[in-house]
Amino acid sequence: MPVTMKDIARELGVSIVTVSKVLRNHEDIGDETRKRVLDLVKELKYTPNLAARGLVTGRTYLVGLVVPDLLHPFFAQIAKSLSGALLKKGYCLTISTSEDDPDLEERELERLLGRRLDALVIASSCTNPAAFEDILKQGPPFVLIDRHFVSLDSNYVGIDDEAVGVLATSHLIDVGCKRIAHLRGPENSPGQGRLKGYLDTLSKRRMSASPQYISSPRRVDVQSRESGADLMRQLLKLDPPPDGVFCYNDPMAIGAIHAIHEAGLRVPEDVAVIGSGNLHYDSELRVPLSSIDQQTELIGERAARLTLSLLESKVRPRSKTIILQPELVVRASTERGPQTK
Amino acid sequence: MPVTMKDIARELGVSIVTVSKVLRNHEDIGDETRKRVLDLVKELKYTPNLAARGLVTGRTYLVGLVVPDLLHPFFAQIAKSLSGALLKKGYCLTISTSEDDPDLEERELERLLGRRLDALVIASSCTNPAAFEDILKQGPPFVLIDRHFVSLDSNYVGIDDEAVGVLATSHLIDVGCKRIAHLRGPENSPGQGRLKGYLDTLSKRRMSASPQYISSPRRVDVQSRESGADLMRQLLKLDPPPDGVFCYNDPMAIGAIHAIHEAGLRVPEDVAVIGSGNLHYDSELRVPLSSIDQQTELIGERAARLTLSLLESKVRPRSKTIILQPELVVRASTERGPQTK
DNA sequence: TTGAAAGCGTTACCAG
DNA sequence: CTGGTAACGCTTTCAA
Repeated sequence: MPVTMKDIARELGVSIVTVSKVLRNHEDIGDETRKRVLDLVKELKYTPNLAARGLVTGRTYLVGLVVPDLLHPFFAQIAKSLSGALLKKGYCLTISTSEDDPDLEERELERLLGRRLDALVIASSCTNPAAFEDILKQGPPFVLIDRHFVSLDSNYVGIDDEAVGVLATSHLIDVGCKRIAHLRGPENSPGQGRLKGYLDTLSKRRMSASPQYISSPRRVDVQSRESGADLMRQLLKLDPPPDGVFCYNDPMAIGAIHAIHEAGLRVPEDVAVIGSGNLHYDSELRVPLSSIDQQTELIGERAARLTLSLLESKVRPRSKTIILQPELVVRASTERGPQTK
Repeated sequence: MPVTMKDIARELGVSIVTVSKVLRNHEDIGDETRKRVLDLVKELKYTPNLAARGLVTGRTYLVGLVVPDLLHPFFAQIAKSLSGALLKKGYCLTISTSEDDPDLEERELERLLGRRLDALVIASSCTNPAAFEDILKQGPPFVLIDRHFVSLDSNYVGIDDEAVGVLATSHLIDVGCKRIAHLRGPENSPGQGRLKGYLDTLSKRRMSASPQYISSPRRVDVQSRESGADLMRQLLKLDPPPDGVFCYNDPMAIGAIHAIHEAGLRVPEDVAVIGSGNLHYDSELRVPLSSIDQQTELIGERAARLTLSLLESKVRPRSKTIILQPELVVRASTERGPQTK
């Protein structure tokens, strides 16, 4: 059994309250007593029971994070930034993965509510925000990241997904691609935003967006690479096949490149490929991958800052939306040298 | 304010105890009452306060995980497996990162002890187990992963690090390398074990282990790639330079390959390179990387199973050590075709 | 089948 | 400066 304040108090012949005050640096305790308490605390290696404290103060110093997949470097980075920032302020982070399954996610959220978290950060796998309405009412303040819901007014930190689509598609046009395909993402805000950026850019630049050039995977965040390869194989059967591909994420792009090589074609000469995410190993790939940087680290940092502001404010502040701008990173997979007509 | 059992009880005109019993499926409650309670619970979306429950039952249903770096796919995988397995049994996982800093780690551990976790899983950054002695006494049962301490009898799940060194070094010898270098890891059990496997294999095969061929990075788990490149550059200045390199981990190997190319040499013709970890993108690299598979998923799974057994046993069971066997995965970075003399 | 009382480890409030 | 008392939300024990 761990040491409690009661043990300390009994041993020293003082009251529990006195011990409690010393531990929280209350002013009104005599130096002598304070020292005696502190010494014994150290000797017995006493650590306050945070659950008990939380029960009376109403604060648990626990923050929850729900992501689809910790193996995905994007979410791992978020988890890392968030964890680092919160730890510094004395909060613990508890992490759940939803495996991109809305049902699992909802059950996780319920479990987390039982913990009476002080705040919640979610990259939701849900396609509609019904589950969040409940949280909004009963649960702690929360921050959405990466994915959001247009119909739900909430705190949100993410990237400008339309800009991602615009940057990628414009770049492919700039390097001379004529038939640009899109391996699209899921039916959530990033998937839809990037698709919109792609479509808008094509029409603005007076290029046709043939529906057969837009390809949807069954599952995206898990097994992206396999989906990318599969979808690309289909696209290459078309006549004419695309000469440029914008992929929803980098793993899909890696899969696509794999399929292109498999078909005996070259990247970028026959087909230029660009992804999104700018993973840290993109530059070391067989064909170094052009990508759209998603400012992952910054998203984590901002999410952490926003979460801390929620934690520290007395009232529930107005929802805040932070949209970061993506950046084009050009590597070999789209470097076609002089414009080929 | 969240709904409490008191609210339910008052509303229904029953006692709190009755509500409590219904929620925990106690037998001795009338069907009528049970139904009324259950209905209201659902209507009010009541969720039990786990902290309060934990205070009286002594179990928090919280498990802690401490890893050096969540961005490292190895630890991300562990976190994912562990989280998945524990969640299924009703436990939450709280994750801390130590950034490979023993001081930070110790502070984290103390904070976690305050949470009165039911169990703890640690990939420790400490070089001596002093901090763990305290936990052993006061804290919850714990499982070490990846790194362990010879002087500390504890639960442990990891790979046979000597075998990693043996497999990698033997393979380099088998493909005809004559001067085999080792970019070694840190001063913990994996670093030392792999070094030992390397040295033992060389002497067994009657090859000399020149000290200058053994290179130590300053920091390993962070910035492995940069260290790998730096160390390799030094090695290439030697006369004669090595013609085979066994790297502590895959990112270091990627950095090493980078440096080799930079020097105008070829992989594997001039220098064969093998890493360890078998990261999921190894096959898509510029030079697909030979590696030693570390059974990451299995480690996570076994760690989860061992942790659950600790959680479910009444008494503290005898320490258990689980050592998994690594496997050689050959790719282009060591494929030299017919033996070159 | 139900509930009253005690207690888990802590803090808030107020009296001495 | 110090400490008694009540309370946080829940479970356990035992009596009705």
